[in-house]
Amino acid sequence: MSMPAVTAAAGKPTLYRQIRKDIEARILSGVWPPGFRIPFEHELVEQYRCSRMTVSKALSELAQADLIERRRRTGSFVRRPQMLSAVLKISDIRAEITELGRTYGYVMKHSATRAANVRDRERLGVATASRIIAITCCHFADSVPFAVEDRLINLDAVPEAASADFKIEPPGTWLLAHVPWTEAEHAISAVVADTATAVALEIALGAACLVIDRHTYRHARRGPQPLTTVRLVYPGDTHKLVARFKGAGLRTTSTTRS
Amino acid sequence: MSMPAVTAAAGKPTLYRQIRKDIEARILSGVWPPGFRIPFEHELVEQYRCSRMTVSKALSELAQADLIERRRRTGSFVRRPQMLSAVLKISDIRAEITELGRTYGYVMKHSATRAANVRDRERLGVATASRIIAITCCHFADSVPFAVEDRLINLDAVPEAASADFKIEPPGTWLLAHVPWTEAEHAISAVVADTATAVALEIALGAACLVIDRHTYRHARRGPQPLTTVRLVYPGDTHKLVARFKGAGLRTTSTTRS
DNA sequence: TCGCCCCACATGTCTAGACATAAAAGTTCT
DNA sequence: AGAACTTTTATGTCTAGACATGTGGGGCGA
Repeated sequence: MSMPAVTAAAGKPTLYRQIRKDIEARILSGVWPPGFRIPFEHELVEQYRCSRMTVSKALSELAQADLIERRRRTGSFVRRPQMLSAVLKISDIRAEITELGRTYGYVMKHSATRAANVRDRERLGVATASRIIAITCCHFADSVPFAVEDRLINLDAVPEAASADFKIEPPGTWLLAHVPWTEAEHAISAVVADTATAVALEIALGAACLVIDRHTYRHARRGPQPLTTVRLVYPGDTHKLVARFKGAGLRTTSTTRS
Repeated sequence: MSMPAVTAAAGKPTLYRQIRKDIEARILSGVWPPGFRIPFEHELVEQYRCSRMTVSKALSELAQADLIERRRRTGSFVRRPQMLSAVLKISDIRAEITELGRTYGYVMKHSATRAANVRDRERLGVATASRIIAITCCHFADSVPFAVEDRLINLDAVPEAASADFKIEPPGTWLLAHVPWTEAEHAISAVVADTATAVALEIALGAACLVIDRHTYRHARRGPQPLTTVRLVYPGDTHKLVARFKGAGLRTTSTTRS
């Protein structure tokens, strides 16, 4: 299993990038441990023989990436090893499957556009939703069941969804391409397959399944507005959710694989 | 369930921050959709009556946060809605539990410092590891089993670990505080509890469990060097892995909760 | 028409200053 | 000693320039 190419601070080797890379290397190698006070700007200016703006740009980027913390009067300090902040890039399922080089299949099992009932409002986390789309569908990789999806879309927040054709295009793919979001919440859990799930995924009753519950919001004038709520159920034994990431908090690759 | 406070682009309201916030708001609200060409620097210079460096700083930060893409000669463009990039902040288990206001308990079940065998090397993903520490332990929240942990530490890469006392301090906590890492990989999956797991977690045989396999690396001269490999098994029905995050790719909060 | 070169133009990097601001350290007064 | 003020200092923001670099498009030649 090969690790991704080293892209920590890529690009044309300019001076500020060089400064940034030098400092980054010393932090990541442990030469400058957490809490270490890195050289003052004026010292780096002297060392690299450049203007203060140049070292400032390098340090600002390191601060934005949470590698260092800058404090007035006292200097810049190496932050604690990144608090294990993992980037889980969950692109939409169609992309997951096609990126694995497998053939994507999609079947919409049920779709309804209707007035929201109490249970819908509870799932979406709103008190006032009027109309919603409820969809259940199934995703396949090379004709093998990959995941079942159960989704609600809040038509008050995403009226354009009414005119989308979810018999052809998976709702996740459509939403990702058309609706910008500002905030989301994932809950990952495990369940054993009930009868319906076992049938849909073609697995044994009682087999372990991985469940992702995702709520997506757009921040509006009056607080976060729920856009969509989805539950994805994967066969837990054959599929894994894989995330590969850098400590520095930049550029990441990942997939869901079997 | 309250959403986190809005902290998208906080701080003192300076001019470049204002410019950044204005643009960010238009992107996140959908006024400027993906692919939209945002005003040229010279237009923003005119609009805000400031120097080019100031708008450049604002745009550079937006580019670093992956909200826009900048291209020479053609301008800056709004990027596709962030490809669902979720930040999963998995801090160490002790922090998870204490942040929930519960009492943390820890029991080390087994620990051995020994020469690496073939199976150890395979788990770590190295061909040459000489000595390792193998630990199995259990984490409790209010005396209820929370997770079981099975870990290998590569002493070639982390020799300091030999002098740590893992009877008192959980290895994850110790490593997080002492060892900087550059790269890691998570695999999240689901399994049904076998006998040993069921006993340790005090759950039924055949119950669903959430499994996190984590490999942590430090980038050295000759490529990524494996530091530690850990498998965490949680009761899948009562525990969820929750991640809450912003689309913009900044500041995040999250916990594992019951 | 097709290919090639050159120019215009937006961003990328960098400079040498300036003033603002927060906070630590020192100084003075009680 | 402790409170209140002043100084020092490193970072934070900003300017008005400069030259570099990559790229799209127009013009020109074959």
